[in-house]
Amino acid sequence: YGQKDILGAAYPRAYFRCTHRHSQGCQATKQVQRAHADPLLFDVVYLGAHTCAQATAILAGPEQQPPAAFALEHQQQETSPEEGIQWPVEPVTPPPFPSSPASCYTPGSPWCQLAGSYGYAAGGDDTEYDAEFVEMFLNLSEFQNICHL
DNA sequence: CGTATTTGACCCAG
DNA sequence: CTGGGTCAAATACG
Repeated sequence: YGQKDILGAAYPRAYFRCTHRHSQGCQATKQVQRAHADPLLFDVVYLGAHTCAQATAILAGPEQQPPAAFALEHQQQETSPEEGIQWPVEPVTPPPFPSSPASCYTPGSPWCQLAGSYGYAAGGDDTEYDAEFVEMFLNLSEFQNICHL
């Protein structure tokens, strides 16, 4: 739903929110930011837990397996889960992956942004296709585990 | 015309 | 006072 340039980081950070934050008060949020060392890697940080039926459903769902890839991903992660924060064991992306929502909440869509908020993140050795694989990366990593490296 | 995407501003917390 | 995070508005593309 947004993006912010972070001091100390060579790249901006993208913010994701559960679709049901307004609908069901799901406070789960996700931050994605690329590692300055490896722009091709993304540190995805999950804040809070899901409360919405959809996410909870797939969490307790049949083929939801522990994203082992995330372990690799968060090898460099240093944000210690202490206050009751849950780790990337639960995806915030409900079942489907709509690219053309009817209008998720009003003007602007959480999902839409999820698929395209890193537009200006590229601009060096990166290119626009980068953003493409990002959404794919997020999409895949949230559903299954991928071994990117 | 409608929808999606991107940028900017405002607010809150540290 | 600075930084981070979120929401809203505007612009562009389909």
